[in-house]
Amino acid sequence: MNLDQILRAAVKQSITSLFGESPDNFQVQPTNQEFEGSHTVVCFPLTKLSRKGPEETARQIGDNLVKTSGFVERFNVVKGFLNLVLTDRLWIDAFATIFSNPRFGQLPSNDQEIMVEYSSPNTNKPLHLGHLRNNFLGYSVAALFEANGYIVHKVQIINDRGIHICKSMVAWKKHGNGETPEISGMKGDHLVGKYYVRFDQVYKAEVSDLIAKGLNEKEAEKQAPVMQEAVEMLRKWEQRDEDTVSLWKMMNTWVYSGFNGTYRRMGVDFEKLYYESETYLLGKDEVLKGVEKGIFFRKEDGSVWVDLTTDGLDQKVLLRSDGTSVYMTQDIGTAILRFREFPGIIGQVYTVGNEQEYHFKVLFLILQKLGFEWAQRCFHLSYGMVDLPTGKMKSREGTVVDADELMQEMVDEAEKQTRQLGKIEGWPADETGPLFEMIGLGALKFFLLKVDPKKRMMFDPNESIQLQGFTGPFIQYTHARIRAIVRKAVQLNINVTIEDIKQVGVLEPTEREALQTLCQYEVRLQEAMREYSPALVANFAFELAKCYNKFYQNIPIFSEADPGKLKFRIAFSTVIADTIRKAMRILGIIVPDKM
RNA sequence: GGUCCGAUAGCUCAACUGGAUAGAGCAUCAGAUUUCUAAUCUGACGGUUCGGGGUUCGAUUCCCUGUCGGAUCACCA
Repeated sequence: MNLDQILRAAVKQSITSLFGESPDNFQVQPTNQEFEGSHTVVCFPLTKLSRKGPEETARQIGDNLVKTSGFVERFNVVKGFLNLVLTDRLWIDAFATIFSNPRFGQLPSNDQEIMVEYSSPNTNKPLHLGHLRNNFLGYSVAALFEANGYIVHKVQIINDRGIHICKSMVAWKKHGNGETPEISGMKGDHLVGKYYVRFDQVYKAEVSDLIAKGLNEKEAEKQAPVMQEAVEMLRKWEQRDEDTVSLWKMMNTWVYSGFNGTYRRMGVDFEKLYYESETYLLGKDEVLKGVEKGIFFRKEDGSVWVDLTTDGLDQKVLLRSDGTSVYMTQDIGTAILRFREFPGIIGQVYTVGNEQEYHFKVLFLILQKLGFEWAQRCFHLSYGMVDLPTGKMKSREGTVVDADELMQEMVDEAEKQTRQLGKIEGWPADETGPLFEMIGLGALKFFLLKVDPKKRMMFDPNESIQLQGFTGPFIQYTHARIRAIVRKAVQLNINVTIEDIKQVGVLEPTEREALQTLCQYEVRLQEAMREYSPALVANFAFELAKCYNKFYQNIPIFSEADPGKLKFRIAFSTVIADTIRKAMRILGIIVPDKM
């Protein structure tokens, strides 16, 4: 039992013995800074049980806790809020428990499996800022599930077919002159992206040409020769035309090697990759079965629809009148396929932008109608767009922020600032590179993860690069300083046992404060998981670092006379550094020992 | 037009799902400390929580309504 559970049990017992009835739910929350105490019981809802005023109710519970619990030292009542001051003994014991548990912050396995999908890019251009938010989120949520005892399967579906890649193929064929990543020295995904942009330029020129010749915009867009070539290319691909398929394979191979480089630097990985080219025909059978069962219906022209009007949504097409699949059909098929391939999973998390909320609402509803019980544990981890101070990102206008470039800029800036501070003088060259990488990417990840996923956010490159305040590097730096203390302790040959900790009698206020935060770790983790919110973990890590800084500022550890207290503080520092490391690990951020 | 999301300090974001005088960081100003790593710490300043109603002991949170911003409603993916 952790401290929160112990306390709740005691409060519940007090209420029951005082008022003869056990409360169905009551709130225990952290006490506000301005009042004395660490935990606050909100007593307003309990007045129904006690049949007394809130203050009197609070006083009675407080009295009872002091008498019976053995660890409530004193209390104060403000309005209906019962603020509890716990004994140092309890804090120290709680800390001893954490200290002796190397797996603190990692819940035991619950034998459940879950699938997390993220990234899922198109193969016609390199990854951009939006993908960074997606990847960091997905990766982090997966880590969150792992910390909570799940076995996680990380996957993505690569949208490797369709008109978008055909556009790049057409442009390359016409204007590429056989350019390859090897010849140009460009990363494969950037090279393919270059031809996607080229296509768009040619296309636009052709369209305005046609408009000048008197066509209206829609017709011009349809009749533009390059567009027709792209459509033709797609048709050939679907017919498995040999030349087209081999061109498609070659260019996709370039893209994949580019993506792999980007993923490696981002620090994300996948257990299994799905390819749309292999799954885009799936789902048709399931839809036809649904027609037989009367779940879907067929219109006169032969197209198949689902009617969701009773669920407050519209009608949605599932098979075209020519019998071919649409996006929804594929997703139905892919979802079912995944549950077949991973029979152990209880559900799926889809990390996809919020512009597809409607799509997933419909998808999950259809799966439910088809009778798949797991559909209610499919979750769309929806996230908002990333804006720039300059405005909306638009790929056609070239205002996208490229993922590779951005990562490099962050690392460069980390190097610049670190050198300016002169902290790495005398460091061997093979250690500085990885350090800049850790700091630059840590800053980027933290910035993108600290905001509530569902909210649209502003990414300010200038601000994100700041290494002060609510940022990754601030936490990394705090960690590095704590590790310096631990190193010194090792040098001095100070060993700490659990007995040493238990012998400590009194805590400094800053110690108690940091301990209080530390004890909340598991609670916060579970809450973060329920909310699919790395932001809560980021907040926790920041809070813990701030508490420690305060403690560190006020208390010189090694000048402490009492050797018992010295040992306690070293253990305390070790555990806090460890917990910071674990929290940051969930965000995919590495914390250095030195910086 | 229908549906869904958002609006909180000058800026970027919180607020544990209805709790106390709405909190952090940045920016601004004032101070401490020159260490166990100063990428630190302490203060001050800063708010009609978009407007208007309602629900109750109590509302940033729930309901209604209006304004603004965004997304979505394809035989596209």
